Amino acid sequence: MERDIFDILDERSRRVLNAVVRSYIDRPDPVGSRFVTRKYSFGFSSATIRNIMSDLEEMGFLSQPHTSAGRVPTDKGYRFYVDSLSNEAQSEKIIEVPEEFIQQFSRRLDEFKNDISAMFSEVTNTLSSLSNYVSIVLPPKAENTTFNRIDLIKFKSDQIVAILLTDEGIIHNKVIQADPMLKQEDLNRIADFLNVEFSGHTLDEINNMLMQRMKREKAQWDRLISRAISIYEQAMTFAEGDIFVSGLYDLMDLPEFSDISKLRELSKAIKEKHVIMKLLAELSHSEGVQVLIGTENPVTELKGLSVITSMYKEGSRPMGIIALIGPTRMDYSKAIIMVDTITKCVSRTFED
Amino acid sequence: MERDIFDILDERSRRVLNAVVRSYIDRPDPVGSRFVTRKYSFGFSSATIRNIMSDLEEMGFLSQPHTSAGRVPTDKGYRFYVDSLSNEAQSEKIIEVPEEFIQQFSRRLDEFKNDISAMFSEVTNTLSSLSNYVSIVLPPKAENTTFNRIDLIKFKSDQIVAILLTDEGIIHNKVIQADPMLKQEDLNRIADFLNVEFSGHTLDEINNMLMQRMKREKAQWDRLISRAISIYEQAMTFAEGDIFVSGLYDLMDLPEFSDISKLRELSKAIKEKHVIMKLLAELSHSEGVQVLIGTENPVTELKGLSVITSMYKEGSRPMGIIALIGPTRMDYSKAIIMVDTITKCVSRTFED
DNA sequence: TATTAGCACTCTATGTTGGAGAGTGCTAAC
DNA sequence: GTTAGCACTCTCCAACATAGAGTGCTAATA
Repeated sequence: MERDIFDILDERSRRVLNAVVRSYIDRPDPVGSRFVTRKYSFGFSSATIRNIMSDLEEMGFLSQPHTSAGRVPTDKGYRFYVDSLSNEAQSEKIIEVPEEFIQQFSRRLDEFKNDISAMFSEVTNTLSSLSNYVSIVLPPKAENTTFNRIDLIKFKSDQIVAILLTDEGIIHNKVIQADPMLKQEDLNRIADFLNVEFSGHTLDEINNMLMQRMKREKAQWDRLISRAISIYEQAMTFAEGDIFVSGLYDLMDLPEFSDISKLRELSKAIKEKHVIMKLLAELSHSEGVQVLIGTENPVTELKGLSVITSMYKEGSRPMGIIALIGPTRMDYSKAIIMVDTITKCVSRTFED
Repeated sequence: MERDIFDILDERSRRVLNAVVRSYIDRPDPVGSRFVTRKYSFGFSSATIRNIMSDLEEMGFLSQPHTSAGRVPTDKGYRFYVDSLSNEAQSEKIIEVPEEFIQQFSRRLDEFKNDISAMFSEVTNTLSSLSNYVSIVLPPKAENTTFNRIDLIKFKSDQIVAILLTDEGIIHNKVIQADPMLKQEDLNRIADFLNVEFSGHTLDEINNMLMQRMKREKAQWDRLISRAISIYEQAMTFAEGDIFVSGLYDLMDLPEFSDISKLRELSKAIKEKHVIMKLLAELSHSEGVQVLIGTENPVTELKGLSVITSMYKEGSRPMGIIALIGPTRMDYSKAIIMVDTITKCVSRTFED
């Protein structure tokens, strides 16, 4: 499939296409044939370029806003550009991120090790201010984190505060209703029990295996333990974790958002967290940096935008997602590298 | 001072001024003399109204975008309108909020009693979607909340998780570094000590009085207690609480924001939380609903906007602030009542 | 056969012009 | 004190003209 595209276009067409895309990314004016010849010195006249561009349009890589305007890349055109980017990258002149930046940023993240949400805020802020696009971080899904311990504290007569610690240092707390008869000692016993049973397992395992087993065997256990199950289940129904977003306002400067309505849609989509979360989760099944361009995007609200995602991990276990959303006319080479670099820094931080 | 204004303007001028303001709030077109006579049937011809409006302009209540346009209220004009609103309110036809809404909203808030941030999100969302302006909630300042208990949990070898509960149901947690030699039992003793000493005091009192006293008397206490002080101090340095914001995007629909640059400034100001927080804190020293109109506003970023604030309380103790930010051409009567009502609902929720 | 120069054509962006309309301020009459 | 009448001002909008950029096509060229 990809090979096809590279076969259909000869060397020359490919260079012209990439030149048009690059130029358009640089400044959002339709690109004319004369401009291409002048700026990127091919050995051909504008008439020849004109023919090539006409062919590229017929093949769907470029389009004209109107007769006698220059050409603008289509989503397909951007797709070709992005694909050839990663080809180039493998072979030659990829932009290198200065090792110094990586060092410095990693050190910065280390400072936030004790406060994971502050760390994620730092990540989105950095990413959006470097790129001027919208950056999003999804924190690790609860199911992927490892149970460290739970504590139960009696709070007012009929309430319990449940505090769950994970190995990753993520703390969930929740006030739950409970039988007023339960004393702090009872709670301690319940917590001890859960800690012994669950320690070292991921929350996912706990939900799927352990809890099932315990429920089956419930009859054998005393009343306190059946309470433990109920309490744990209540404590575990936390609201879907917050997502970290930054940079929505930087988009306002881009000419494609002078309209505002796109921006509204995006902000709405972000507010409806689950839309974004689902998309990003699906996107990130595969390895490395993923790019979705314009209409490739399954979410209607984002059809006019491009999304770049990557997954950060602890060792080999996937944890969460880092994403960058911008106009289709996005500086892909820069954006991809930034997402990639930042993701690696975050992964590294989780490793030690 | 206020009396002055009411003295300067005779009954008729006041009525005309209020008519112009109301009309302009209704639709953002400069208001002409003819329009005033037709819409608000005074017993005078347009020529008379013209003279009055001319006087009002000279006095600074109205202004003309250009010769031969209608008139537009100045900030001073809005101020007069708002002041006469509250006068009216005391005497007669204030818009009543249906008791049913209050009941319903209060019940809704009760559902969130166990999750205070969810509750504040609900408040901002409701307020902004009712008003179509930006709503902001400042959560209770930490210093104003009452210590309920602290728990210290050993986590990894050199880290402690400190969990602080307040009577208001607000939970702070923080991972702090600590001497690896400290065992869980030691932590329990430290926590017990702090709980006995601090329980029932506000964090403010604790910082000011108790901690000072303890430090002075430190010599008399054993080593563990001096550790307790250090741990408590670390645990207490939490990041300034989040502020809850909603409705920035609804503003985009208003004609005065077609420009976008105002919106950018506002969003920047909100991002710089402390700017907003300081303003709101200062504003809300006094009782009831406060209104700042346009240039009355000390914060430059908000000079073109109006701010309405009110304070929610637990009994008589001030807790946090609810605010609404919109254009100077804001529907003050509606906005003031909404802020007032919602504030009362929140206060009520904290009371029981 | 591939490339290119030349040219007619198309479409946008910009500036100009000329009412129409809304509103004012002033004056003189009531 | 109030109002009718009128000249004046300013904006808004549509109609029109023009410059400029870019295209597609054709015929000449290497």
